[in-house]
Parts: sequence; C-alpha cells; structure tokens
Amino acid sequence: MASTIYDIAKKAGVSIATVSRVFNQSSSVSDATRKKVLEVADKVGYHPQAYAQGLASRKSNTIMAVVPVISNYFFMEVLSGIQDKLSEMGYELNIFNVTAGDSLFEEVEHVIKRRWSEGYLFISIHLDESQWRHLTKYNIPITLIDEHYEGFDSVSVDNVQGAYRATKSLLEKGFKRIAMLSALRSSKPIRDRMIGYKRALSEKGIEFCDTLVVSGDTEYRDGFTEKGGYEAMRKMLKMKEPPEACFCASDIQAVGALKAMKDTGQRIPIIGYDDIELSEYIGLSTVRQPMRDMGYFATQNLIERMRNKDKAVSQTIYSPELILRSSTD
Amino acid sequence: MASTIYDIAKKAGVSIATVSRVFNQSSSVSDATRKKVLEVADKVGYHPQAYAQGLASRKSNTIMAVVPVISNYFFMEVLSGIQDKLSEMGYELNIFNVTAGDSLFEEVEHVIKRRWSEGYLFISIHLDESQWRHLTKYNIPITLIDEHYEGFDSVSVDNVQGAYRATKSLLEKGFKRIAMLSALRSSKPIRDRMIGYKRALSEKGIEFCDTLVVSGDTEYRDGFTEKGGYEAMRKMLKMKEPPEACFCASDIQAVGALKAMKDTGQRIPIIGYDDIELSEYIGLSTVRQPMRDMGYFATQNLIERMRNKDKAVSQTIYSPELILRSSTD
DNA sequence: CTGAAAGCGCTTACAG
DNA sequence: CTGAAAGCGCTTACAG
Repeated sequence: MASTIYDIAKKAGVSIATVSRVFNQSSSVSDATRKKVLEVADKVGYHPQAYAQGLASRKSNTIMAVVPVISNYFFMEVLSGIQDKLSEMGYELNIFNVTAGDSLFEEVEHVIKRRWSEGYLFISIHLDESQWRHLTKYNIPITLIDEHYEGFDSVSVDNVQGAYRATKSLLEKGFKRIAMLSALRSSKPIRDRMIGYKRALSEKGIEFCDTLVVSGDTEYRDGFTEKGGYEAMRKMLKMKEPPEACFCASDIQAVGALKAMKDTGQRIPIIGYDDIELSEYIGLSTVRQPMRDMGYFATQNLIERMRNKDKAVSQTIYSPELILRSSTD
Repeated sequence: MASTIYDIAKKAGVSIATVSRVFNQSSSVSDATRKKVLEVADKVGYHPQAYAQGLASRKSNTIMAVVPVISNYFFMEVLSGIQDKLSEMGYELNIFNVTAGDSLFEEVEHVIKRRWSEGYLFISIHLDESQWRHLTKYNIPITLIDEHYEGFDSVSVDNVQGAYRATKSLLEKGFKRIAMLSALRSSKPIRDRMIGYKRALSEKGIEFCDTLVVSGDTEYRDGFTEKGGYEAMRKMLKMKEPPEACFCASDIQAVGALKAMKDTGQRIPIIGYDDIELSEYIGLSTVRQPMRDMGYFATQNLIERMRNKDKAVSQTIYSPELILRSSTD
C-alpha cells in the first residue's frame, strides 16, 4: 500500500541506492536525478521508514530520555531544555517511561537492550553502584541527570548544599526550631537534603530532632505532591510545640503547606526547593535548580559523547541558588 | 558485539525461528526448549532489537503521542492518563514533539510517514478541515485529544460550554463589567472560549466590548503562561474603568493574574480554566477539564481501533464542570 | 555520479 | 513442536 524505496526507484527510473542517497543528503547525486526522485517521492508521499533505516544503518538519529514519572514539574522543565538542544541538532526525541520500584533496574536494562537509540538521557533514575557498573558494560552513550555515578557523564545539582543553604538562611533569621517537610525517607533527594539540613543545624549547635522531620501520608510520587505537603504541614501545626520555620523538600509540597497554613490560620516562614515557574508568582522562597539548563547541557554532553566515544567522562555539578521571596518574610 | 538471535540459536542448539517464538509468547514451543533458550539468552543479556522486530513484523507495539509543547500542565495531566492505560495494556509510549506554527502540518505528516507506530494520539494538534481530511488517507489509527474532526475518533471538552458557564456564574453574582483574560486570539481554545464568553453576555443583554478582552504581551506558548496572565491583569487594573470580575482562559494565567492583583492591592473575582492540581491549593475557582480521564479514554479508544479498523468513528465530548473556590468569593 | 548486491536482525507462512 | 527459507525496507561498501 504505502510506497517503498523500490516504487520510487522504478517510477524515477533509477536504482534504489540512488533514492536512498537522495534521502540521506549524501551529496553524490546529480541535481537532475535528485530533482526527479524528489518529485516522484513527493507525489506519492514517500518517506523512509524509521524501522528499516534503523536496522540497515544501525543508528536511529534518536535520543531517548528515560524517566520515572513523566507528569512532574521537574521533568517538565528539564525536558524543555532537552528539546531546545535537540531541535537545534536535528535529533528526534523518544521518551520512555519506567516505573520506579523494585523492577526499575530491569526496566532500564530492557530499554537499553531494545536498542531504540544510540544515546540515552537518564533523568532522576537512581540505581546503586553495582547496577550502574553493570550498565557500564553495554558501552553506550548515557548521561545522567539528577544523579551521579563516576562511570557516566552526569549533570546534577548539589542537593546537600541546597538544603544546607536553605536551612542556614532560616537559622540566620533567628529561628531555632526548624522543621523539615519531607517525603519518602528512602528516596535519593530526601536523603541528600536531609544531610544538608542536619549539617546546617549542627553547625549552629542545634541538636537534630527526628520529630521535626515530618512527611504526609500520601505515597503517590513518593510524597512529592501538593497533598503530601498539605498533610505534613497540618501535622506540624498540630504539634504541642510547632516549629518556628520550615524547610520543604520541594516547591510543590510547599504549595500544599501554604494552604495548610491558610486553612488553619497559623503561619510560619517556609522555604521550598526547585524554583518551579510558579513559585515566583506565589511568593515562595526557594532553592533554585537550573532545570532547563541541566536538560540543555546534558543533551549537548550526550551528543558530544555519541560523536566521540573516547571523550573523558565528566561530572557537572551545579550549585543551587537560594532565592528569597515573601514566604520567609 | 551485542548478540543476535543467531548467537542464541547456535548456543541453544535450535533454529532462529524457535528463538523468535520463545520471545513472542507464541505457545508452540516445548517447555524444555523454551527453558534452554531463555537460559542462554539470559546469560548473554539478549533481547530482540526494536528496529528489526518492527521491520520484520510491520508492527511495533508502540503508541505515539504527538504533542506541540510538552512542558505544559495540560499535557502533563493528559499524559498521565495515557500512561495509566498503556501500562495496563503492555504498550510502549513514544512521545513526539512537533512545533506549532506554519510547518505544523508537514511535521505531523512526517511523523506518520516514518511509520513509528501503528497508533497515534494527537494532543492539542489543531489543523484545518482539509488538512485533517488529507491525513485521513493514510488510513491509520489516530485519535484526537482536545480537538474535533469527524473523520477521526476524538475526545474533547466543550470549550464553548465551559467559558459560557464560567462567565454566567460571574454574571449571576451580579457583575456586569466582566473581562476575559485572553491569550493568542487566533488559537483554537481562545476562539472557542470567546464564543462561550460572548454567549453568556448576550444572554444577559450585555453588550460585548472588545477592550475587555485583554491578553499579555508574551508570545511564548501563545500566552498561556503565568507571565501572560500577569501582564494582562496589570493592564486591566490600569484601565480607567477596570472590570468588576474576570474570566481567565487558563489556570496558569490566573496564577499570574492573582499575583498582579496582590502586587497592586486591587482585587476582583476571577475564575480560571483547566483545574490543574494546584488550583485547589491556591483557592482558584475554575472550569474543570477531566484531563486524566481524557488521556485514559482516548488511549483505550485508540487501542480498540487498532484492533478493529472498522469500528465506527466516535466523538466523545466531555462537559466541563464549574468549580467554585475562594477566588470568586 | 550511479548500480548491483550483500547484509542489517528479526518474523512468519509453509512443511514436516 | 521445530526448521529452512523468504522477505520486511532500507544502507553501504565495491565497482565502474
């Protein structure tokens, strides 16, 4: 039904090799033939099929982004950076969604084995040392975003540093009893941010108190949701001795926390994490992660590696920036 | 380097046909052979290559979502609905990003021609009659989300109705001078919502006044941004005779509008459109579009069509629901 | 600049 | 239940 390279070749009176060349910008085709081929191709609406090209050429001009949940502010921003770069370079983007959980590693490995593309961007995929090492064996271009492993190029933000700064800024305002609005304790971002939080406290000689680290009851998305933040803040406000200020693990949770404070009429200074676009509009103080830049840079990095496999592995770590707005006034 | 079906066949002492069968759940393989094949496949980490499979079988078990901008709240929600359904059904999702603009049609057609998958979900892709008709010729399963054309299955929300209800509710509160916070006038959602807005006004015998339809100056994303909303609201509040209430074309713009009101200290009741998750948390009245449901249902619909090409074409139109919260108090 | 031919790694009737 | 063989639609040395 749909036409193939053979149909075009026949109608244009040339060989299939020539048709192929026309569609591959390989210059060695006379203008006259090129024109004729393009003409008949256009008439029947011909275009090379991705699968056949991929198989024959063993490359796909496609980059695959592997992500846990896709509907998430962080990915949204990172993805827009990726796309900016990709459209500059003429690559196509495939997005593959894996489910975080016990089978994460298997799913990730599966994607690689299927050989969808020659380059992979892993966003917020957290594996352990031995699992990363294992992936290393496939010897394909992979760059990590929001994760760090010495065997692959990576682009991440110093989470410990970010949490440290946020907490410290609260301490400097004179608060002593500072809570951390948390999420799933075992998740990578929480673990890192907790370290920074503790470090800031101990530097000021304040004892860490586990009851001040509170999270909601919603497990969806590891608790990084408005609801998770809302629940957690309600709990805090109900404590016999509520915290004086609060560091939130993400802006989206902070949004929920803000509502909890509004609903109860109690208000304490809070500071979020991420700086999603919206934060500016609701006056939320936060720790800025350069999400778009991360996506853009990681993509550039990946493409470079695809072109030169022997490039030295590089780790790029951004410093988070503290942004103070009205929520901490 | 990486092993193929031939390697596995040789090592397992069977033919490649058998190996293929093992990986295709086709039952006609003895347990013993299956076990042996799986064993050696596992040892070398073999997995069929997507491109070769796609070419040989002429299908890919993949559904492709075609979207304009990906980093957008509406898509985010719709996508999560799509994914829920897809993971139930065992399909893989590919996301292809087209750039809205003059070449939109060409880009869309290009994707189809490349034959990435057997089924396509077009999200918020707005083409004209003749363009849709043209795509019809490819005779492949396509379902439209947030768009309507009689030749394809579609899932959409009645935008006219939604705008009508929002405006009407404002009128019923006694306001007469009601503004519409708009975006790019030529965009499909704006055109539809403007109709509903006008209809509500005329029903109450209020004359439509073009100066009350205001948008920001930011062109990015057709103006559907916080910034666009902020700018527009600033303009409204600066009018010699500011509106008494305002219907916003999207929640995200309403967020910006809210800030503009806060910054200037002037406040008028506003109502948004979409009901993004966040709206509940900032007390924004809005018109709810069942975005997740739309994604879920559209995907189900698409899969049914993929299995039965002769199914009658169906148009599903959701009724938007008005949700009143504190922003209209 | 152009063509004939081999090959990419699978699937799938067709036999047995 | 299993194998031999053709074919999917391209790309790419190799010749000329």
